[in-house]
Amino acid sequence: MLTFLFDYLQSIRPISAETKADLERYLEIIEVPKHQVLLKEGQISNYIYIVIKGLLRMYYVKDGEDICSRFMEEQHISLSVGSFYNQTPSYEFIETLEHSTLARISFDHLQKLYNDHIDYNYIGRVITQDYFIKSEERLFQLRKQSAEDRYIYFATQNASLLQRVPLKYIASYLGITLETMSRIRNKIRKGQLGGNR
Amino acid sequence: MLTFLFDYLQSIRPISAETKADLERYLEIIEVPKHQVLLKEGQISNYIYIVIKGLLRMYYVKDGEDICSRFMEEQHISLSVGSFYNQTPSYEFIETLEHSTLARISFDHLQKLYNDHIDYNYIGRVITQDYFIKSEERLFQLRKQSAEDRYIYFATQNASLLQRVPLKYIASYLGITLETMSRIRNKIRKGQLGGNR
DNA sequence: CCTAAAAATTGACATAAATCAAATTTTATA
DNA sequence: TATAAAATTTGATTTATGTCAATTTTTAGG
Repeated sequence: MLTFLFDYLQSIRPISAETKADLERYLEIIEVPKHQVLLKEGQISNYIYIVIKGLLRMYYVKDGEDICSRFMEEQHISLSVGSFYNQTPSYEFIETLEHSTLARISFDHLQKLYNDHIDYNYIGRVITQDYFIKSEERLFQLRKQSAEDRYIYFATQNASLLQRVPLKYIASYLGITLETMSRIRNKIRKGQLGGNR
Repeated sequence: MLTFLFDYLQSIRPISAETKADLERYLEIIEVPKHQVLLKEGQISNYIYIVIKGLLRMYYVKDGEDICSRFMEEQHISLSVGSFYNQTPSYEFIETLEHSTLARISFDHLQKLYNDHIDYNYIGRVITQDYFIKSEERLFQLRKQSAEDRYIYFATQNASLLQRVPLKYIASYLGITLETMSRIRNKIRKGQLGGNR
């Protein structure tokens, strides 16, 4: 079940048997039904989740509405970055959008792993770098583009999410209203897409 | 000159004498005049810069205009994240806004440091985490807030940058036009700030 | 399959912020 | 310290997107 995970870690750097043994000991597999909240605003995030099967979304609430910050599909890692690493209250929620199978590791266990197995820091560093890169890319995508550009980019890059995720969540992820997005979709359907630029 | 840097690194985890010696060997101090470009779009970023004295900005060009992605003051680290870590062409520029004293380390040397001194990965991981957290925070700040909110937040959090950086750069950093920002500033001056929410 | 609830679309109108153009203030340097 | 260049402000107008309200379509449970 976790083969893909260990393959991925091995591809970054070979893992010693002891490190692997501890990691296996610490990883916990959980089954979570649809629409279950894994982390609430105000809580200190205690786990990193790895999506084995299913789909998660992260969001925060602003003026009574929720704004999606990210979706996590299979083989992706989910955590409220600031809350988990700094062990401070989270401003975001994590919830399942589908029935999901997840692997999780607690903050304490991960710290123990980093302290007991110094070589695991190499892997941890590279994974953190990769997610950091994604975060910067998202920052880049989100800025200075029209609602239409952002929708088209998302739709082409995330065809599967477009099917799996309710549009209202995608709209808030893109920072536009559901209505505006609906109009963009309509325009695209009619083949009038972006004849401007 | 680099005391603050080593103090910072030591505060994360004690550094062995050998690691420190190599790090010192690899770090290079450079003096760069105002308005000098350190990295151009399309180039593969080869250095991480640490600002000892001075000020840098990162930006990218969109439709002929430049959009600032970040400012780096003293004691901050600057790199084009994706380009440096993946050794791919950069979409952004880095330039000095003031005459600056910088420490830099090349990609190859940093890799060598990570490979030769496994303990340094602990420090690298924590620093990467910290910058990752900042990136996520910026993502959070940038979204779903009015131009006025974003300006006020920036102005309160970055009083010193407001003095050091031309307003046009700040406007593009905040994703608003210079004109709109000027109107916001005017409104604030007249004490009419945010009586709405 | 039927039906209620949820999701998505459509319409009319409002508004924040962009754009274009000009004027004014500040800054650098001859 | 005069003067050109750069930075900032102000004004008039346009536009993209939001808001509110209603309708249609899709989904899921009985």
